[in-house]
Parts: sequence; C-alpha cells; structure tokens
Amino acid sequence: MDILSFLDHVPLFKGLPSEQLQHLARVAALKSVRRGEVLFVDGEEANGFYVTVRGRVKVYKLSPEGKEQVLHVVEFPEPFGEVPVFSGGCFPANAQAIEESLLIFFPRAAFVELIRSDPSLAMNMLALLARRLRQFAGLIEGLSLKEVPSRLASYLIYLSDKEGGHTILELDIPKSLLANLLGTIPETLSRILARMTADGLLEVEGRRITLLDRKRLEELSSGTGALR
Amino acid sequence: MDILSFLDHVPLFKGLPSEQLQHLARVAALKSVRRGEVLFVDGEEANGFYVTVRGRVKVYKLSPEGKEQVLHVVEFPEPFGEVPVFSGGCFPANAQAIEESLLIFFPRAAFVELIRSDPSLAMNMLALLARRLRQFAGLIEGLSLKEVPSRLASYLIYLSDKEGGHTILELDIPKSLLANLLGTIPETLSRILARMTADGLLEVEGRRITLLDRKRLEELSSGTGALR
DNA sequence: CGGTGACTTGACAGGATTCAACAGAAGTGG
DNA sequence: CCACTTCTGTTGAATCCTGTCAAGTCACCG
Repeated sequence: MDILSFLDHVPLFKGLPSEQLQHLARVAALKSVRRGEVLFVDGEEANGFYVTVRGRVKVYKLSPEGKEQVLHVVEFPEPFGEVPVFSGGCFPANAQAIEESLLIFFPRAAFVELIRSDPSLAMNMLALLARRLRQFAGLIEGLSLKEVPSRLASYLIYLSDKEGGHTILELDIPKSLLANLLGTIPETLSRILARMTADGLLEVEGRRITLLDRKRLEELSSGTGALR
Repeated sequence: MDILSFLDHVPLFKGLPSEQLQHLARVAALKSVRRGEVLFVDGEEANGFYVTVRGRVKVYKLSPEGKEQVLHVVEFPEPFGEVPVFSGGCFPANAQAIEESLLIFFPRAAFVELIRSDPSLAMNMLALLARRLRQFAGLIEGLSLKEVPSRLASYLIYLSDKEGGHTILELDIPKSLLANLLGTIPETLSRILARMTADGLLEVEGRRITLLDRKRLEELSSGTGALR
C-alpha cells in the first residue's frame, strides 16, 4: 500500500531524504489488528518495532497476580517497541491494541542498517528515546513521591494544557485504563473523582470532566512531574 | 590531563577511531567534586553531560516535601545527564555525588557534532538510552506492582548474581540510600530486614547481608522486573 | 431479554508512612 | 586521646492511604 505517504508524517523520519524513505517503505510491512490483539509480551524475542498509524496501543507491565501498570498509550505518529532494537533482544513490556489499529512494522536488521547510514535518523531516534526517558522519570516520580489524587491532578492539567487550556475536557481513554496509567485501580480512581467533586474541584459526567478550580488542582499536582 | 586514557575504558566510546577519541578528549573537561556536591538539579538548563571516572553519583527525583526517589547510582564507566542532550534543554532529575568523585564533562554541541559524524558512537548512545529505558521500566514495575519486601528481594538477588551468585554480600551503598532506591524510607527498610531475619531468610550485620534462603527470596521477588 | 463490560459504592484489612525517641558509629576539634 | 557533634540505623505507636472483596447500577449489544 502507500506506506510511504504515512512515513511522511512521522516525526521520527523527519528530514530523511526521500530515497531513504522509499527504502524504508520497501522493508516495512503494514499490520492491521483488532481491538484487544496482543502485539508482543514482556520477555518475548524482538525482531523489529512498530509505528502506530491509526488506532491506539497500550504498552504495559504485568504483575504475577495480573495487576497492570500502563507505561504509555501510543497513537498516530508514535513508534513503540523500539527498545530491543538497540539493547537486548527481548521486549521489556507488553503491548496490546485498545482499538482496532493500523501499524507499520519495521524489521530490526534493515532499520539498524539504515540508521547507521543516516545521522539524522539516528538523531531523531535519540531524541525519541530521550523523550521517553524523561516521561518515564516523570512516571517514576509520580508513583513514588505522590499520592493518587496528586497524580490524577497532574494528568488532568496535562490534558487541559494539551487542549489549549480548556477547562472542559473529554477523557480519551476509559477510566479503568486511566486508573492503570496512574498506578492504581478503577475503584480508587472512582472514589477520588467523587471526593474531588464533593470538594468542588471538578465535575464528572461520564468521560467529560469539567475543571472547576484549576488553581487548587495545580496545588495538588504540585511538583514538576507530569503523567502522560 | 590524560582524559584520553579514561575514554578508552568507557563502553559508550567503544569502537571509536582514536582520532575521534582525541577530539573528544580535547573538548571534554575533568571535574573533581566533593562528597555531597550537587551537579545539577531538576529543571536546570543543560549544556552537556557527564561520565563517571571515579566515585559515585546518585540521580534522583525530589518531591516538594523533600522525599527522594533514586533513579540510579552511577559509577565508573557510566555516563549520566545525557537525556537533555537529545531532547529538551533541561535536566529531568537531580544529581549529587555520594562520594568524592572524578567526572568528565562533555559539552553538548561538540558531542552532538561528533555523534552526527560517527554512526558507531550514535549506536552506542542508542544502546545506552535503550538500556536505561529498560531499567526504568523495571523500576516502574517494581514501584507499582510489588510491595517493598518484593523489591528488596529483587535487589538482593540482583546483587548476589552480580557477585557471581555468592550468598554473602556487602551493600555498596548506605541503607538509607537503598531505601530511597527501593522507593521507600529507611524505617520501613529496617523493619523489613528485621522481619526477614526473623523469618530465617537472611542475616544482617551492618552492611553485610547473608542470604540464607535464596529460594524463598526468589519467590518473594517473583516477576521479571529487577531493581538495580 | 439475557449478558457483558464499564463504573460506582461500602465495609474491611493491611501495608506503609509519620512522628518520636534512641543507640552506635564515625568524624571533628580542642 | 577524649568530648562532642553528626550521620546512620533501629524500634514503637498511631494514622492514613490504598487495595481487596463484594454487591449493585447503568448502558450497550447480540
């Protein structure tokens, strides 16, 4: 198909000469997955990575008891599963489509080849990994140093900022997934939303949340780390 | 000084032609720091990164209330503070020497220049960031999915494996720092060590810990994620 | 209409932090 | 060399947040 037309819009490939892009498009493969489909599991041998074209994928860790911690939710122009391309051979987490999705798969060998020959691709990839590291540091900070209400406030403010500071926002993921992203469980998230509503901090109608007292939310979230 | 002789032993620079190494050595600067000295703080503008030659440095996040979460402790051939070289301009965490240390500082611009021109340096750096990402994923898993005894068991087993499976091991960091690395506080760590001793899992004499029942410790640690 | 999944709420238990006091070890200075 | 301070580690009691278990509501769908 026209993988090429997708590649154009992926920041990771920005600045690549069209010759290289064409080469990439030739070695890549489109993959269409249904909601719920598992792309890889923790510890599985990796021979390439993905870029999300349509739909969304969650990347997460699983405890022996089945509890999950979401590391991030990837959508349109973002890659995932790129760690084992450069370090060990196996994936450090699980990945599952949370919607029907369209992905591009890049075989490891061909990609490494290309990255060796093109410094700007290497720089883009370095920037990507560095950003992720920054994001993970924020997640660690949140999990370790803040309580759940704090993390939730961080997330809401992050969402609000993403929408240009709008105070009415629509969750783009189910609350149960949000709970796992915040490092807690749906029950706790539900309770905290109820408490915040009672405190006049916000209003909840299904997935629509209205921030009523942004100032206090910011105090709650206080600190630098944002969960995304 | 002979920065050059140090560079030889840093994996990050492995495979670099000696010409490049010499260039690196010219743009780099040695920095000697006392125990307790702060190298950079969260949010500070970054213009380069460090490699540890002698001593040790802790990289950590700080909560508004002053509680800290250690991200990692770096020693001899490891770099730190490299994230802002490739993503935004500011450090995502704090760094402080926990011993008298000798560091090499690399200015950002010169290093980026070099990395653009040398694919193998780029690959080394990619491998480094990917490894760190893997390690962070493990830390997130531990913080979110396991209780403190579990994390402690993981860490002890990791230490034991590092020493070739020896059952008698010497903590190379103070217990208070270990607590912060495990995402808890010294009091809790102390209690858990006491309980584990009572349960016949191990023996503690100051910083020397003897693993008495490795099997049960492994069960406790169960799961893939290791704290390092 | 039965069934499934997302969400909510209550009662309860338990692990972890906080506050506080204290013991040893280590390092400093007279 | 000893007194003094500082750092590190330990222990107890009270508190609180969060997870677990269980039940129940609501919306959506075959």
